[in-house]
Amino acid sequence: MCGRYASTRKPAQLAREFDAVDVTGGDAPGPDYNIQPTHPVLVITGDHPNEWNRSVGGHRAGRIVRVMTWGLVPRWAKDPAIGSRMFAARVETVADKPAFRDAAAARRCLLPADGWYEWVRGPGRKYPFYSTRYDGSALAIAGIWSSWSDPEPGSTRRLDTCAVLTTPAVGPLAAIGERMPLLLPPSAWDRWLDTTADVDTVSDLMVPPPAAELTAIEVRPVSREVNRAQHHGPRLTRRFDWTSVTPDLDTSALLRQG
DNA sequence: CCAGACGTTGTT
DNA sequence: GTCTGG
DNA sequence: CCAGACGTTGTT
DNA sequence: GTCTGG
Repeated sequence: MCGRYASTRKPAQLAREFDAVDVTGGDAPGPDYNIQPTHPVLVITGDHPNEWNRSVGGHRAGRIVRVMTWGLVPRWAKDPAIGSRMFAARVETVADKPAFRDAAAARRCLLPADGWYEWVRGPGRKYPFYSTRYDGSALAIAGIWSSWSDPEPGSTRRLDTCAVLTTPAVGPLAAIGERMPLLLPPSAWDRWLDTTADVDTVSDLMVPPPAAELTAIEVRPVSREVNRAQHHGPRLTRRFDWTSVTPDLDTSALLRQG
């Protein structure tokens, strides 16, 4: 599904592309071609009234660029470590799951991405693919978020966390797996981020997109270098010929029948 | 009632 | 906090 | 998502 | 095999 992705745009650039106000205050993660759960990520949210004061000095901001930790920690969690396995939520169930329900109803967001990785099980090992737009423009992955406060007496620790949404794979993504991240076109962003409205108002967005929307996406094999968390460079996204290191691998056999 | 989980993917 | 399982 | 650990007592 | 850490 979507447990690793690339996001290389700086907050100022995201502010332009997403028509948002940057409130990261120099505290943003840098470009990263290998973002993993539990790491800081740049996120776009709407400007829910309850957030005005904290975000932008009491003024309405439209959309906001902010930093969160990937891996949703529900408000009620005693230990934020639970977030490490709450990094993805299914569109089919997100509105009902105790861990995600509140966030789906009231705190939706977008995770800007250059592309994302999927692994396909091959003979003996798994092989990664990278999916990105041919034209290089940013993807917007639908997400949900939570604001956690440490319940320990005396603690003032706060943590903003998020999770991506997944949907059944469509188009070229169906060739490499069952799931893919829920990608939203710019025309859907306002409605998705308007969390003054009920989750029912976006149920039409929480479905597999028309395959026609996926024609802009290229899916390409990449090196297994991405497996290692400490690798972060642009070469991770470069097309890679596995037969150069695994001569007997039948690449086409990894892919499903259309 | 209390205790314990709260999630996904993919594989068997 | 809320649901599920025992 | 993958990689890497997977344990305790007791001493510094 | 399964959990934790990144």
